[in-house]
Amino acid sequence: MTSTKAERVRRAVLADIVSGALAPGTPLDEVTLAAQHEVSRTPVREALRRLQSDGLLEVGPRRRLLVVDVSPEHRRELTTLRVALEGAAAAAGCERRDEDDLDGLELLLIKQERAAQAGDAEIFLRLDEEFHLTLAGAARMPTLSRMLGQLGAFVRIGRLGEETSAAHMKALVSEHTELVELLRARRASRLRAALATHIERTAPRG
Amino acid sequence: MTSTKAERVRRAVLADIVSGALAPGTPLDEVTLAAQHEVSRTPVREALRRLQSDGLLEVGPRRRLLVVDVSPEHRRELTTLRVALEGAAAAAGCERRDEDDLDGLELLLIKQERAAQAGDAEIFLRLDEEFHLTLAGAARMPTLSRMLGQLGAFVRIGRLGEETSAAHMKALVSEHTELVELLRARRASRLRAALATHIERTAPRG
DNA sequence: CTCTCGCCACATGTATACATTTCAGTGACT
DNA sequence: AGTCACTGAAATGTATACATGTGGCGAGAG
Repeated sequence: MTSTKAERVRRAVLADIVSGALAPGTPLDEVTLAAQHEVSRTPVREALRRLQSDGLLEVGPRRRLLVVDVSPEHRRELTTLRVALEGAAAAAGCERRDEDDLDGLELLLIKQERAAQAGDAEIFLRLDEEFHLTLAGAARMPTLSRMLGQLGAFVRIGRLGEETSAAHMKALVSEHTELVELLRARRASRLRAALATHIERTAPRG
Repeated sequence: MTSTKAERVRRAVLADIVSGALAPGTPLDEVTLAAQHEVSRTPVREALRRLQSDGLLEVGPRRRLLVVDVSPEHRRELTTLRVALEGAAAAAGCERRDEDDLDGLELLLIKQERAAQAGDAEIFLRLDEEFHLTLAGAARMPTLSRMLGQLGAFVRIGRLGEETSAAHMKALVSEHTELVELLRARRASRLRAALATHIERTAPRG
C-alpha cells in the first residue's frame, strides 16, 4: 500500500471541504464516510481527528464534527495572518534563497501565465497557492511553512464562490513576477511591502 | 464522564512532552501508553494522531511516532514566528481591547509578581505563557490564538533546561507591566516594538 | 569473515462488536 | 399551558481481535 487508508480518507475529505462539495456547517457522519470510501470507521475517525486538529472541523451538537465556516471577519483575519507570516518569510527568504528557489518560482510563473492565458481559474488558484508556499519556503522555516499550509485550506474555503477573470489572473502573474525579482535582488523591505499589498488586493472582500 | 479518554490521554502525553518526562526522540509505544493510562489502544491512537497534527510528533522508522526535537535553528524560528504573530495581534489588539482584557492582564501581573517573589519558576513560566496568550487574545483573532497555542508547546520544549532566577523573573514582570500600559494607551507601534524586544530577550539562546 | 537472503517478531493499521453519551420527543404532573 | 423526568434511537466512544508490513537477525553461501 502506498499509504494508509486513514491518510487517503483524510486527503479525500479535505479535498471535498476545500472544493465546496462539503459545505460549511455540514455534519460529517462516520459510518457514511466509511461506506463512501469503502473502509471501516477506524481510519475515518483518524482522518477526522487530524482535520479537527487542523481546525477544519469543529464539534457541534451531539459531539458531531461540522465543517467550519469562514466568516467575513475570519477572512480578514486570514489576510492579516498571511501578511504577517508570509511577510516574515519573505524577509528571511531574501537572506537564504538560492538559485533553486528562483528557478522553481520562475517555472511556476510560466505555468501561471499559461493558466491565465487559458482562463483556467481552478488550475490558476492551485498554482497561486503553490507559488506563495514556494516563496515562503525560501525562508527555510518549516514550522512557518506548516502554518501557511494550514491557512491555505481556510483560504480556499473562503475563496469558494470567487470568480476570477483572465485579466485579473494576468495582473496577478505580473505582481508575482515583480515579487520574484525583489527576492532575487534581496530587497527585503520592498518585497515585504509589495507582498502585503498583493495579499490584501487578492482578498478584498470583507 | 467529564471528557473523553482520548482527550485525557492527549493532555497527559502533552504534559509529559512539555515537561521533559518524554525526551525529544523518544518513540511512543501505543500499547505501553495504553497500559500506563489504563485504556485500550484506540483512545491512545487518537491522542497521538492529534499530537502528530499539532507537529509535536514525527514519524520515524517503522512508522513509529517520535517526540520532536527542538533544535537551535528551530528555536530561532519560533522566536521569529512569535514576533510576527504576537506583533500582529498586539497591533490589532490596540484597536479592539476592552476593559476586561486589561483587567485580566493586570490580574496576571499580580500573580506573576507573586510567583517571582516566591521564586517559583514553574508557575512563573505557565503564567508567562498565559500572559502572552491573553495579550494576543485582545486581538479577537481565533485562528491566530490557535496558532500561538500550538507554538506554545514548542516553546516550552525549547525552554526545558532553562533556569530562571528571581531577578530575571522580576525584570520580565516589569516588561509585562509596560506592555499592558502600551496596550491600555493603544500605542500600537510602540507596543509592537516593545513586544518584539521582549520576546527576543526571553529566548536569546541560539 | 562478510555479505546476502529470507524468516520472524513486533509495532502499527484495520475491522468489528460492544458501551456510552446525548438530545429530542413524549407523557404525566403541577 | 408549561415543565420536568424518562425513554429510546442514533451517533460517537471504546475495547478487542485480526491483518499487514517493516526491519532486525541469523543461517547459509561466497
